[in-house]
This record gives sequence, C-alpha cells and structure tokens, in this order.
Amino acid sequence: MKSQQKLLDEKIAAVERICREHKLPMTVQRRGVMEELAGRYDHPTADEVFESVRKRFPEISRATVYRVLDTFVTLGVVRKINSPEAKARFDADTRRHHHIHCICCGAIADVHAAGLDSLPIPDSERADFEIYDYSITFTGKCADCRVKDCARTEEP
Amino acid sequence: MKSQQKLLDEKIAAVERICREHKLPMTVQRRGVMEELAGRYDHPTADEVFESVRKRFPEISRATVYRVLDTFVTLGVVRKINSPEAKARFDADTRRHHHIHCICCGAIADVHAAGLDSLPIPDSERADFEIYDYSITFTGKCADCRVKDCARTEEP
DNA sequence: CTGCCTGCAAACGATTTGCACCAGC
DNA sequence: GCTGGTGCAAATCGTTTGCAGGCAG
Repeated sequence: MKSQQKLLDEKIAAVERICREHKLPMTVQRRGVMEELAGRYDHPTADEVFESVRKRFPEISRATVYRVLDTFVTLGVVRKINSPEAKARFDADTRRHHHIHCICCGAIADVHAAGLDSLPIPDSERADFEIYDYSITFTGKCADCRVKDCARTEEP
Repeated sequence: MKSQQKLLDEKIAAVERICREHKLPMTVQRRGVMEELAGRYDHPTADEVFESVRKRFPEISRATVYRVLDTFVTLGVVRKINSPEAKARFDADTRRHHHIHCICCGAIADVHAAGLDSLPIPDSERADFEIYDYSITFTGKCADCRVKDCARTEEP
C-alpha cells in the first residue's frame, strides 16, 4: 500500500513530466495548485483551491488558479467533475472511479468498487457513439445529513 | 407501445396532480414550461426552454422559467442533469436512465439499457450513505463529431 | 532572449432576487 | 380575498479576458 505522501509525489512528478512534454513551464503557481489538489480528496471548487493555495502563496490570483486548473484539465491530469451545482469541482484522481453526491449538503465522495469499473457498454449506443469512459454518480444522503435529518433538496 | 402524445399528456396530468397535492397553483406558465420540456428529448438549458416557450407565450419572462424549473426540480417531476458545462440542463424523464455526453459538441443523449439499471450498490458505501439512485454518464464522441473529426476538448 | 505565464481589474454569462402587481383556487 | 406567482430590472455569483509586466527554459 502506497503512502499518501508517495502518491502525491508521484502525481507531482507526472505533472512535471507532462508539462515538459508539452513545453509548458512548471511555474510555482502550477506546482502549488497541483500540490493542493492532489493532497485532498473532497473535490474542491476552483475558489476553494484558490483560498487554500493562497495561504501558502498569498500573491497568487484567482484568475491564475482558474487558468491553471483549466490547463490541467486540458492536459488530462485533472478532471472536472459533473456536479448539479453551478460551480465546477475538480479531482486530481484521473483513474476510472465513481462519486456519491449528498443531496443535502452537496458533499461529493469517491466510490471505488471493482464491480463497477467494467460495465458492459451498451451495444445500441456503440453504433452511434465512440465511448471513451464512463462515471457513475450515486445520489443519496451522507452520514452527517442523515443524523441531522436535514430536509431533502431533491427527490428520492 | 404508448404514443409520445399520450406520454406527454400523462406527464402533464401527473404534474397537475402533484402541484395540487402541494397546494401550488397550476399556472399557464408552469403548464407551458412542462409541455415544452416533456415534449423534447435533448435536455435543454433553462434559456433554451425560455426561448421555445416564449414563441407560444411571448409575455413570459426568463426569471419565471428559471423559477418554474426550480420548482419542478424540488417537486421531483424534473431532473437537473449533471453537465460539465456552466449552464444547467433539464430532463422531464425522472425514471432511472443514463446519459452519454459528447466531449466535442456537448450534446447529451439518453441511454436506456436494462443491464445498467440494477447495478450492485457498493456495500462499503451503504454504511455511510443512504443511496437513493444513480446515473451513469458515458463520455465519448457522437456520430456527427466523429465524421467531422473535430478536436477533442477533454481526454482520454 | 523569447514565449508563455501571471496579477489586476473589468467584462461576461448564467442565475437569482426585490418589488409592485396579478392570477389561481 | 388570500396566497403564492409573475414580470421587470438590478444584483449576484462563478468564471473569463485584455493588458502590462515577469519568469522559466
């Protein structure tokens, strides 16, 4: 089992390599954003990343965080998560995995389950679409919200 | 096999009943928005719904369409679709089904496939989350974009 | 050096809101 | 008639962009 620190180091190294391949400089801002994003597992919004990175690099600007995240998504080292909220969320884990979304507090957690990672891709669609990947979004109520018995904001 | 017209009528009737149950009046605007949304299968944005409904009710305002859609989502008769775009998309079909998203043109199409509608819900998660439902988002390239060989905007 | 990157502030697009008036039931 | 809905316009929120320097390679 790899330690979290090791995973983070590997991720940073991979990003540096990919930047070099694309002839893009590895700036302190890019490294700062990636360190922040790869170190957490709560799928933060761009603004949340900005607020965190700012604690270590007070001079960084919000626009730069948006631009850096966009670059990372284009390079394929970060994924933008589909969320029912207005704001985008980001995930440094680009392996196939799934999410569960709390309809009360909006939290998004990872779901890793072997049985879900090799679904039969529907034949009827294969004819029309070239399918690259898929991701399952579960909806439900997280432990916290279940205890608090908070009001549902959507259906069951 | 039910006709599309019959399905639309049933949907409108169901919405009227649910509004009555919640003591909400069925206004011409609400009926207009629901007729529009239930009659199409392309998952329009709020603005697209507004533009279409406006052709039949020129006096309707954009804000009302946003408010009506929001009410419908709260009532559970319309779903907001997770989309990587900034704008929200809406779907009058609230049955469990899945979507395929074209990474080139952004189109979202329905995927109905029996094998995907009864996935094993992961046990490890069941302990923490109360899961209500799930939806699979496939990503790929639609027929049009494959022919046009348009540039990929995201990974693989 | 040179090209891409950054910070700033202003612009933008999607959505929400305050308010006075209007319409279902 | 009462309650909630609507239209309008202004406000808000997340995000993007133009521009004048700055920094990595």
